[in-house]
Amino acid sequence: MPDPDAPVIVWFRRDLRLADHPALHAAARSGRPVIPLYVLDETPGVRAPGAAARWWLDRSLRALAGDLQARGSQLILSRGVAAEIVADLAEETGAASVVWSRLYDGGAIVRDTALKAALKDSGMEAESFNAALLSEPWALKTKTGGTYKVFTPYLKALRASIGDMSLHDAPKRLRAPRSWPSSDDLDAWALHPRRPDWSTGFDGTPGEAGAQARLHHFIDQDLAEYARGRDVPAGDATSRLSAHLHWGEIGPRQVWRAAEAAAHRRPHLQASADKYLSELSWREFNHEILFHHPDLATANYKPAFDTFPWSDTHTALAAWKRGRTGYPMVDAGMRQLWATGVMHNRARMIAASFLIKHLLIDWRVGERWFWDTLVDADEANNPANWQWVAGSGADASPFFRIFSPMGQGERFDADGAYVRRWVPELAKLDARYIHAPWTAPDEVLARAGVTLGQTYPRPVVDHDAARRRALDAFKGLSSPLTPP
DNA sequence: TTTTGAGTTGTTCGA
DNA sequence: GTCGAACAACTCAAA
Repeated sequence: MPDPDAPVIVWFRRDLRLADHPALHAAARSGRPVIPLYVLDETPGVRAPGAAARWWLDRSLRALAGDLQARGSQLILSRGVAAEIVADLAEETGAASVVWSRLYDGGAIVRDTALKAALKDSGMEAESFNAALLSEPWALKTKTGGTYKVFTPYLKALRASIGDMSLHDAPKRLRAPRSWPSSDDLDAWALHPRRPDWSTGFDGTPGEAGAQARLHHFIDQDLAEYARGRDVPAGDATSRLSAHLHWGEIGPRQVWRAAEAAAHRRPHLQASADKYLSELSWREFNHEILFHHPDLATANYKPAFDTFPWSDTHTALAAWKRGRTGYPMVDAGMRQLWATGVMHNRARMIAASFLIKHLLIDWRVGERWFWDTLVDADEANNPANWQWVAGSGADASPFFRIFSPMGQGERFDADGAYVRRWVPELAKLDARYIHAPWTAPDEVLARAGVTLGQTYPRPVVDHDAARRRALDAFKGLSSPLTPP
């Protein structure tokens, strides 16, 4: 007879919430004691979060621990090779089953598949659930049975697949086990930076409550202007839900439902809501791509790019990382990233395009920098978006699309507010010159207190020359149909 | 099977 | 100042 008091372990990973959490719901409904577990995983082959992401994780875990405590439960923390820790804890507590929410990066899939088999071998139940996606990455197929490689038809299929959106509420109370297993002290993990603490300018409110608040603020305040406002880095009418979604503090089904409901209540929001849901669907598309290409972060999706002659100019790379390229839009974005752990989407495209096309530096170098510095760095979105900019990705930007930092600045930061905020040494410069300070007359620069090459760098590369160089380099790529 | 139309986010040049 | 074409050629999805 199975022991009705044998607990269920809910292994939390990137699903740090209580509502719309099918695994937790199933555990609570079983009537068994529930042991919530988080493992700081050290499994080889599983990509560890970067420094900025660890800052977010620290706070999110504190929030989750508090939310669990309010339900009579306790978050158990452990560090090491996850499969060993989970299996050991299951044995120690006499658990009847282990449940979790599925992840879709290659390392996690290998780890979880092996663990599930091992648990079942030792007579336990193990079940995984979908909490992270609207649609499983294997679910949508083209009419000929293939996986989607172009976004627009993918979106069409995704929208057609969306049916019932009823979601589980957070459990009100979780049954505690007779005794709690021991837990690490979160402080001892030192996820929060010290000496120096570079996180003082970070914002965002990690945790489920913060995610809900952000969603409702976005729907109420910014959705109406989303279609236009999302492209203006200084105004920022974006949802800013990316980190919450990455850590699973909110699920895409909750977001989808809220946007649809808002458009239903106020029909004039429909166009903006559709635009937003299409952006949310890129997250789904990127996960589909990652699932079918586990090496997305290290290998060109389009192999034709394998022969691209990347440059390895360290000084230019250092200038890019530090926001000292001499191109104000690029520098503003990179400094916002460094200071806050976030970069506006428009600035990400400009900065990424600059690294790849102006400096001809391998997109993987940029991907790794973003991985370490973004609080929302995601196994699917980060490499997929870098490959999209590079032109090596799925449904990617064509190679001749080379962002002009000046043109983008004039279009999306006309008054220079974004540059003034993040590149304060240019704050007093007339808007006419703020995106190209080297074109300003000497007396204008002097009046603004700018000395090029001293207070603010001269451009690390000439835009026109870099553009021509990039077009030439891309032209040299062998066509996939050309015999070697 | 073959064909057809389409494909997130741009820039520059020349009429 | 505005506007269309060129920037290249390919792959994908569906008919």
